[in-house]
Amino acid sequence: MGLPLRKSKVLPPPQCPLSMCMDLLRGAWAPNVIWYLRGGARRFGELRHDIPRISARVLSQRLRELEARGMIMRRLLDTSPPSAEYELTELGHELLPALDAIVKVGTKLRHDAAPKRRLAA
Amino acid sequence: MGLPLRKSKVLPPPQCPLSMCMDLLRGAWAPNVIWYLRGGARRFGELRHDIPRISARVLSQRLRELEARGMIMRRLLDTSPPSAEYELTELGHELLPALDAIVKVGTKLRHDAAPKRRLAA
DNA sequence: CAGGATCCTAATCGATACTG
DNA sequence: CAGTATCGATTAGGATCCTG
Repeated sequence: MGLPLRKSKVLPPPQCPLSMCMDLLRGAWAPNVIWYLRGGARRFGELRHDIPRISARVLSQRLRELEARGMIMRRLLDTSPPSAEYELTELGHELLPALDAIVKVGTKLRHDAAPKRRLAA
Repeated sequence: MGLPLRKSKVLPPPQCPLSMCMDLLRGAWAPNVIWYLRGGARRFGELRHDIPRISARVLSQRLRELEARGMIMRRLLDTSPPSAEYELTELGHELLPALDAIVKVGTKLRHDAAPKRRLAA
């Protein structure tokens, strides 16, 4: 017989907001997309240029996901050839403090403790 | 010929701290592990109980990862049967503000916009 | 109780080619 | 330019069994 389980000292996040928000940031690229939209509206091709190693397919997927969840707005421009522009919604702007907090921790991480994988930016 | 690319108004996060920190929180369970360690040291079995749907294998993986990157400390207890306890390091505590910011956004998300997947808590 | 070994499924991503 | 379709590689995760 081992030790008895102690009661947790922290409450589970009600209705799982932690997971709900992490779902938004899931994947290698979603945080970068949001990061580069903080400066204002940005076209598809501009985002591809901002985030060089993202593929068109994944960028398209992330943009549609973020749009479906009300984080960004898509605007079709009446140009030739046609182009599209994406912009953070009011709700989407609320992600920025979270992103800032994450970046702030990131700057304190020791580089030698980083994983040996591709970086996402 | 379409529109010219506009210069991005935001700087890329230097040395990619955004991705470095997101790597720590990547996956469905790492944020939950950190969340439940904020109340103090916690044993392996207690964490399994805190996070009911995590498997022992994945919990073990996440704990080893977080330990390798200096976010948590592992302590072997001299009990019978032997048990192990995990605790946030000083560096690990710096993740908490980021987690709080994420949760804060999560509480504002519309539930109907959530994905149709398993929740991670 | 803690956690490694094995096997398998599902999700994510990159590359390439193609459409309106 | 702004995407979509298809394919294959990588990875996270679950289930089960097993050991100290």
